[in-house]
Amino acid sequence: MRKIADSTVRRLSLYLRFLEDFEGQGIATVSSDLLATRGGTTSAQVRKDLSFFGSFGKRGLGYAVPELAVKLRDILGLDREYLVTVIGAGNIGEALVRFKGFEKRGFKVISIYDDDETKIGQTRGNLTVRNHTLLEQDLHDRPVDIAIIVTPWTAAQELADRLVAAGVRAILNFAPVQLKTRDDVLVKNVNLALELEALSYGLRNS
Amino acid sequence: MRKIADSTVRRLSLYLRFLEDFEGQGIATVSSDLLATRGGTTSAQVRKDLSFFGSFGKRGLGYAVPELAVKLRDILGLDREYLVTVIGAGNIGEALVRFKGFEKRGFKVISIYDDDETKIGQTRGNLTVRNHTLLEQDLHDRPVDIAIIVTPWTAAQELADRLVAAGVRAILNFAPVQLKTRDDVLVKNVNLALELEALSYGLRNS
DNA sequence: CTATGTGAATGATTTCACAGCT
DNA sequence: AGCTGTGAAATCATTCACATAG
Repeated sequence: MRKIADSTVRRLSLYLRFLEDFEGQGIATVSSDLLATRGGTTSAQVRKDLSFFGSFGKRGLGYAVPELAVKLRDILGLDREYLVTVIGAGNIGEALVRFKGFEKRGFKVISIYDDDETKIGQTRGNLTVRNHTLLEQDLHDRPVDIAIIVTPWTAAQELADRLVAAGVRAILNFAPVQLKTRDDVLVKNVNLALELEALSYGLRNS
Repeated sequence: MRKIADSTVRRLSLYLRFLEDFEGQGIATVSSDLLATRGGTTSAQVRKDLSFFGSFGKRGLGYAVPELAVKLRDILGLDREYLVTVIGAGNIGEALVRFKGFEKRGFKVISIYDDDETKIGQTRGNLTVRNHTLLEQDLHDRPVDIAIIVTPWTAAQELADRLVAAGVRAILNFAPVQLKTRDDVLVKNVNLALELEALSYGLRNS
């Protein structure tokens, strides 16, 4: 399959959100223009994004809301549940475990790990923090689809290596390091301080 | 000033991190190649990114670590402290208040608000959750530079409007809506579920 | 001989504009 | 008439490659 830009994939996720919203309101069809307005983009962009995957609309009419939603879920691989583990039981790890937004979208967090003796055994949301030494055994017994790394940056690379060795093929990395992995492993980075720094740059230069 | 791509600004933040790290290790000079390796990019990219702002290196030698760090802090506007408020005292709001990574980079979270009676008055980190009705008065008494919105999406736009009316010029938005604001207001979006969906897309198509 | 700084070339993404259905 | 689907054009970002300085 043709390589699709990350920006396109992210917009598709957004469109899906909007469609689900429209669906909830009983709206039957939408135009590319409506999706564009809602998503802060242009109708041409919406149509182009969709056109990489097929022709889902009706000329003169627009897109049937439920059908397009099904198509997008299919494209994005959201027609199944994903098991997720969180590595690191600090503030953000805890927030992610409790975060309702993941489960609502089919991402089920099933475990959380830490190496801090004082945290192991504590409760985070409805999970108990497990000793990181159990990682390999646990992943062997019950593989996960995605690991979220929320550790100090010094620990992140080693944990990534262990996760990959244990079969994990997708990592969401909150640690401020560039993880080096085999290139069949997907890594996305989230860096919260970086977002604020981008705002800081914007404030200074406006 | 020439419009700089967001991707460039974000890389500059990364380079600064690496420089601070090198500085801590007492390394005096770095090459674009070293910064590139560390940041998962190319040396040409590093040099191009820097060249938008000036010539900071010495040919044949590289960049003086502390000098370049100072330059980058200046470019990014990180030579001062920013006051930040968090709107929404749920899981993520709490994590952000407690998150050490912000303060370490000069972003000081001074307040957190919610509209939920049961949360108001509770402690989050070392802050007390305040009633959102106090927002205008508080911002008048002590303006903030950046507001972080971590509310349900249904409340986000209205709060953004109130924040902007109260003088806030930069918003980091975790709610899954496209906020509509005056165009002198900076908005960056973070959408955690979206990150996982991008991984989901990648897993399905690999 | 090493590594920067930068135009020029390439590649990627977005926007345009219009033919083609409904 | 209205709105999609899509090549072609325009814009934007990255990579190349080399003259230049230490």
